[in-house]
Amino acid sequence: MTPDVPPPAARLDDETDARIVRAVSLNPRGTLAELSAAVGLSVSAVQARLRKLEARGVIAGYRAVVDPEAVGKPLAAFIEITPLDPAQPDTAPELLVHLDEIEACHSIAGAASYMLFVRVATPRHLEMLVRDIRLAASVSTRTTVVLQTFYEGRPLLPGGG
Amino acid sequence: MTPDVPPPAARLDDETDARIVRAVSLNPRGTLAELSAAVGLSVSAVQARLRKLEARGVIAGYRAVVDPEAVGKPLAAFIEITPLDPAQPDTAPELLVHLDEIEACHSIAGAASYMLFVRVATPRHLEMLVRDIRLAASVSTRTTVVLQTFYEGRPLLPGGG
DNA sequence: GTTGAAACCGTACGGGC
DNA sequence: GCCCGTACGGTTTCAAC
Repeated sequence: MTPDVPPPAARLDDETDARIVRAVSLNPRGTLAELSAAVGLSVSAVQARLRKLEARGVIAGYRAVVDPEAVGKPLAAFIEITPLDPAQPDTAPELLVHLDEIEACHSIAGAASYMLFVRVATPRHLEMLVRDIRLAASVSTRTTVVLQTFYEGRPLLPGGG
Repeated sequence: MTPDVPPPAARLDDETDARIVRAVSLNPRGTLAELSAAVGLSVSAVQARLRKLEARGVIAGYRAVVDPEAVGKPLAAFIEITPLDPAQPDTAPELLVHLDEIEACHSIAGAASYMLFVRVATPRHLEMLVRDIRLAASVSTRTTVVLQTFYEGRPLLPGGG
């Protein structure tokens, strides 16, 4: 089964929307009054536009950034996975979605089929997770341990390059 | 230059904090009243605890999730980078931080030194970005294009595995 | 898009355990 | 030290224009 197909082509309508997206990206907890000042519209107008941007999925949601160490998962890794039998239907993402150590799952070009990003407590837990992944999805894996994260999840600004 | 050293060892104090972190992760825009209901404490108590969690860096911040296509960057890729001269001081993360197409930068174990995750508008832009990276940091690169993203940035729940 | 009024929320402060 | 209740100012929301 394939994953949900994204909506046709949600794009920004005008420069005002772009400014709102920029401002919200840089300050997701800002008030409508701050947004209003940043884009030069009334509070109500900004609110209406923001609701439309959220409804269209341009702003897909909001997230709290939690320190991985604080929640007991200091060890991160990339795991490339390759189906053992290329003839079989490939449903790896669905087969793995229940493993909540997996933070991201992309299909990729190249030798491997998917790239996962995972977080676990210890090398021992990483070993167990890799085993679970191999068994659950009938895949081989190639794991690359993260030694240090310099930055991640930097805001995605419209127009900004 | 090395990146900022993370604070000693920010950890959760008790089960109530864990519940707050869980609730905030699942609903970052929720009100204190909702949090209060979720964890069974008064609004004031929840607010005090939340502020401490934020001050300690357990909750490092909040982010808006923006649709990459909507802001004109539908193409994502992983870029592994390796210094051309291992004898030189290695400051790649700092040399690259100004490139805002780079969403994440990790140092990794294995043949390469760093793993980047980037988003660009077109293959042409990816080519230019790779060139910029090679020139700015004196590195060789290995790029893996993302074909499809099934999920990413899933909430990091305390205790949950 | 704008204005304006009412409901709601975040915050600070006082008191009790 | 941690928690609860209350009161005030700012914010969100919605209707009318």
